[in-house]
Amino acid sequence: MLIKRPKGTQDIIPGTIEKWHYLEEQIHKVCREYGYQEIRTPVFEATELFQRGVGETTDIVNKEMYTFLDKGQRSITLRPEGTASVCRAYVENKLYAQTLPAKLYYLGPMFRYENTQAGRYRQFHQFGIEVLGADDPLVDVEVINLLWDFLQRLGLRGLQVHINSVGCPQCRAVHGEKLLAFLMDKKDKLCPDCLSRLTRNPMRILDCKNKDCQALITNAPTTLDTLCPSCRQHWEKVQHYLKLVNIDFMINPKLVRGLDYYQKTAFEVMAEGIGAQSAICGGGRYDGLVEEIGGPPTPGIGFAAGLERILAVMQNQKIEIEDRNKAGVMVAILGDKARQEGFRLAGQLRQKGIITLMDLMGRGLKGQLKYADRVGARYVLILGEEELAKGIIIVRDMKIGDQQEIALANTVEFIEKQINSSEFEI
RNA sequence: GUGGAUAUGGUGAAGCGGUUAACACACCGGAUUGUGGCUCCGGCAUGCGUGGGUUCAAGUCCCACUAUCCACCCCA
Repeated sequence: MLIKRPKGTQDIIPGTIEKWHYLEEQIHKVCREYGYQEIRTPVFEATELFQRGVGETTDIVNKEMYTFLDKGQRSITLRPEGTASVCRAYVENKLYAQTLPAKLYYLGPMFRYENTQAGRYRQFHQFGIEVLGADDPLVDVEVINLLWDFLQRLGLRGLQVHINSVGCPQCRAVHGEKLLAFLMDKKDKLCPDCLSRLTRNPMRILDCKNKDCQALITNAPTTLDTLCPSCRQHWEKVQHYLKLVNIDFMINPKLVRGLDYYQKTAFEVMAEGIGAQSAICGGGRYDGLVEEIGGPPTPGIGFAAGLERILAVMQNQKIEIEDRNKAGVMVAILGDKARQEGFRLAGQLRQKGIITLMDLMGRGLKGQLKYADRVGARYVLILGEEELAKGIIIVRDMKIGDQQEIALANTVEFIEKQINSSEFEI
């Protein structure tokens, strides 16, 4: 094989695509029920959008973006996440002038230039929702509730919701100072990454995975310790509402998400058994983002869920989905006249919404039956010169292994009745 | 960017220096002429990721490269 797909990309082929279709259906369904509307934005944007929207200090912007110059020398970036684009579209289309809040969801591929591993790809898919224009803690919980509901409907078990509040810029500044003071005499023991975080984004030292740093910060002040009265009240209410809707959550003061735009509520959903990358969804509140990219001051909150990771959990937990693509009917034909009549018949059956296949390989009857068996067709209609001459057709039930002759003219009606009868099971 | 493991047909894999590269599954064909799933029979890699090297002899040893998988950082 000469040409292979680029590193970190995936071909989704028959056998797997059914799972994607199923996931996508569930997404559309749950979003509709919660009153969210789909938004589709370009898969590439001006690089500046992500630099400003995601944040210059983030790994995404620093090392993971697929950026290139187009023929007009514009710097273009394949979107690494969805929130910045949705906010841009919200501003550009003046959705703030319509009924608020804007409750939006999206679904599609994202791109990050990273080394691959289990659950990490260069092109991956996210489903996400965003609520723009509402700052009530109830909104935070509606968002988490939708997410949780969705995951429960899929039948996923053993998931954990981690939640934290990182405060607003004001209380975060206070936290930064306290953290700095706390680390004053420990500076030289921090890892190089954390040393640079110290000045750029000290909060992120809290979730450094380096063991030495972990030890240093065990008793460090967390953002929860320094919440201002307003943020504290918001945080208390979020917890209250979460309990109200019976969502078990775990407060994780070290949960400090990588994207610069998060404020107040931050959360993640973790799963086991899918490798080191165990976060299947992440989200939070980003009240300053819309303003940052040139819109009116607008509170916002949302999450993004990784579809590959959710599928990995489903596979790990052996959650099967029904295959609805099995053929109902396979038309087996012998001879050219039968071929023509069978082709016509297949067309009629398809018009009735019955999945109908027919031989396209010039196989003999035996081969056609074998094919019907392979593709899981329930009925085979056998039509040859003899049947044609008598004006009949043989209906073979592949599951029972039985067959009968019926009048050719009644075929569609007969099959329709069979398939709609309560006994019919693929 | 860094580290580890692995690279043999459509798939899973044996082979670990010496004649024709096991085996299983899948696939294709056949077992009386128009009937599937079971069974039986037959077919299916001049080739062992790529390029060098060592050797009388290499899938088998050495080197480089590439790819894949996993892991670190971080995240979906």
